[in-house]
Amino acid sequence: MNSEIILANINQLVQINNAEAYFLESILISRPFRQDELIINSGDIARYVMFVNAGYIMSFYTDADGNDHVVQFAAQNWWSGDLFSLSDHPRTIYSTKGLTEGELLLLPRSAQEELFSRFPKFERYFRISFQNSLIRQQMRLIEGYTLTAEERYIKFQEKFPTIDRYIAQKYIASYLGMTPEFLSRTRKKILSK
Amino acid sequence: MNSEIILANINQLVQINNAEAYFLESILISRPFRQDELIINSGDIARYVMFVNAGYIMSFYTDADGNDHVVQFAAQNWWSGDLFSLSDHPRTIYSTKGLTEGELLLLPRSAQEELFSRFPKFERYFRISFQNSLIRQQMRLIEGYTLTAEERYIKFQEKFPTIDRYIAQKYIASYLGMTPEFLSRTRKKILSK
DNA sequence: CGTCTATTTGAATGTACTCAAAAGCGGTGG
DNA sequence: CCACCGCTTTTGAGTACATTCAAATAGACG
Repeated sequence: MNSEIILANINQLVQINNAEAYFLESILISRPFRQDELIINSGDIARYVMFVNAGYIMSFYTDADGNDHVVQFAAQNWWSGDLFSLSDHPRTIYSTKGLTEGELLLLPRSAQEELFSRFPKFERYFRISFQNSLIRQQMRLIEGYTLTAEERYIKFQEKFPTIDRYIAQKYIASYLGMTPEFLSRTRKKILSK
Repeated sequence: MNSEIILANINQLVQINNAEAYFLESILISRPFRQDELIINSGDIARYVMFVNAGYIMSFYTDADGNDHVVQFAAQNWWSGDLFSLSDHPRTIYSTKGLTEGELLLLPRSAQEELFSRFPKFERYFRISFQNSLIRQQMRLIEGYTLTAEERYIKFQEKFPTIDRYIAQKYIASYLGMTPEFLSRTRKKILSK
């Protein structure tokens, strides 16, 4: 398995030695995926946290009215996975879909306990990771309340300048909390400037 | 110092022994606050993470146009504090204000490192705490995009049924991402049902 | 009682949504 | 190779949700 990317990612936050790297590699599972493949379906038992080793994926959830809401896009070098189900609830509320072909590295929930207790450094790594995610999430929340749809789209473009090659516009609209029709109009308006 | 509440809170996620409890107590600082007191001003150096031992506080940030946005209300038994400044940035972007009189327990940033390395159990505690916060934050994000202002206010009331005794309506409006005028109309509409 | 701020009410406006229809686009099969 | 299908995107018209600005009312505090 090619674990260069994930090891480099971890090493940015904590320094891990060979024994630690080796143990991590021993519990990771490679999971290739194809474009448009439904990798995880909501209601599945959440057995893994996922690291994107190559390609693009997205997570979304389906509300009571049957509408999908995109929660996250994840590119190479990102973690994904339903934290909700990883704490109390055994089943995911989110689905995960491949946007391109690519590869996930799966960290089994069943091995997490041993990983953390044998090597507390990984616990630290995830503590810092969650902390960083929380910061980003908090910013996104404020932006969602504060900015107009147009401003949110412009920010999105700055953050993910190339991702729209892989993603249908309606998913971007969903991620940004607006209708596809309105995103279409918004794009037209921006282009005409 | 009365550290019953914080110890009980921690014990819900990890089992700590006397030595661990004792060390934690030795680094916590009591910080009473009064109603309307500005406890932390944005731009201050973020030296502490705060635990609410009694009373209510709120965190807010002031945008480029000078408008305040309420980010969080915290009641007894909640953590607060600017995570952003606790990672890379030394200065807070949020301000914190007392909504009632009360007491904070401050965990100094300078002691965090020692706490975590001597007792990894606390690192675990914060890992799980951040994870849980992230879940809640993610839900709030989706709700912010999906629900109408009226629905958000109803959810807020269910979640904090008594808090409006302590908080000016304009702060609730800010937290929920709407204008005070519109919240006023919304409340009237709900009452007339 | 007067002052200061928060809340309410009113009217006009803007932002974003809904529903419906047309246009575009990629794939499949004849 | 082209015609058709299914799906996404665009365009249009009408509507609803929420904001802005302004003024009136209510409440808290000295």
